[in-house]
Amino acid sequence: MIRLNKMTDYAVVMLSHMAGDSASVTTAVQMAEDSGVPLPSVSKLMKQLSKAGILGSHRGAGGGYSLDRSPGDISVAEIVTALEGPIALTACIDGADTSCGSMPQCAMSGNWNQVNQAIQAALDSVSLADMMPRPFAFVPPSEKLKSDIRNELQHSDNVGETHIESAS
Amino acid sequence: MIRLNKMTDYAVVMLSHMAGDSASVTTAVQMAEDSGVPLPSVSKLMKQLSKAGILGSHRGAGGGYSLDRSPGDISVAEIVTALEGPIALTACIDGADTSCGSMPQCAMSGNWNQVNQAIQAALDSVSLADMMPRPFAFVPPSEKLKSDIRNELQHSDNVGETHIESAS
DNA sequence: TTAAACAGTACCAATTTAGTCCTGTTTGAG
DNA sequence: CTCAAACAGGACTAAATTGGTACTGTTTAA
Repeated sequence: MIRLNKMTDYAVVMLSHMAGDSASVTTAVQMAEDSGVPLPSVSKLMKQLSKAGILGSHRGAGGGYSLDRSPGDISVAEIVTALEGPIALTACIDGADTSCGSMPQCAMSGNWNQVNQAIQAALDSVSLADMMPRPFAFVPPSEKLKSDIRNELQHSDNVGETHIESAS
Repeated sequence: MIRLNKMTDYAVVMLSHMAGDSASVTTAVQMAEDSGVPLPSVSKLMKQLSKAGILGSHRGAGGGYSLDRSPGDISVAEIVTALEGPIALTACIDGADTSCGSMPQCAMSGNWNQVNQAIQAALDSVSLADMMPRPFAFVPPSEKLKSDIRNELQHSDNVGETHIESAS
């Protein structure tokens, strides 16, 4: 399982919340309360998001963070990149010399790049708006959603295993 | 940066090596020497790969592991899945109740699924053969492969650049 | 002036990952 | 038949990463 940081997940939840809420500015404290994410993490995340230009920040009393851009204009790729750096699957890119010297074949890892670009495209094609729970639809049942997801996941699980299970 | 386990990277290197080498069976020890990957890790990896049906195993003296399938028939997705489980970006699937109860908005995370599927498609469309350092140089797969991926993503963005190495 | 709020940095704890070790089990070869 | 080569499987340890904490600025509206 290729894991995204929990932080990134938090961020999407938070941004989604801000996009759905009409309040123009939200303080970190408010957000922590709303989302259940621990305040320090919220704080850290919002700082990063603001630094990346995804959120606007307003200091001083009565300040907070604001989502000035349109949710449809913010791609998941941008969020991920803001929090986790460039999107890539291995460490063997960008001339990272870490421990690669010991493995001559490592040059081959460059081919991961194809995959990386495809993933970039994937994250690029989904916007924050897409991640939001339909603004109009009143769908509370998380149960249905989950089974839905599981369903879709299994549907695409056809990796064509040969399964040579050694009879022991 | 979305990180793939180092193990998976190792695995691709190893499999690639086996695909390129004509030897029918390779022992873990041999592989460790060839690849520079620590023996225990090689051993663990090959066990997993054999269990997943990607490698064949032959016990006893003179035994070892063999790559019986064609490299073009083994997708990166299959390798990743064998080593890291189902391809997905968050933990918020499969009814994982972990800490999700505290966050009502978490149901929304289901939308990650779009992204997950795109990533699955990306990994699906690249085979072990594509990851090999051209054994027989007359295979320039990049173009076909990319349009393939783009196709599956059904969102032809500007990713189609013939831009393989992103080193700066 | 003051307090609310962001900005930045250093730090700790918990989880995860990579790697080690050891004890079977199978099996070809002598 | 015996032996050693090689896989199978599990428990364990060490290191790296991540998530969370704490604290000390800086800005600014009231």
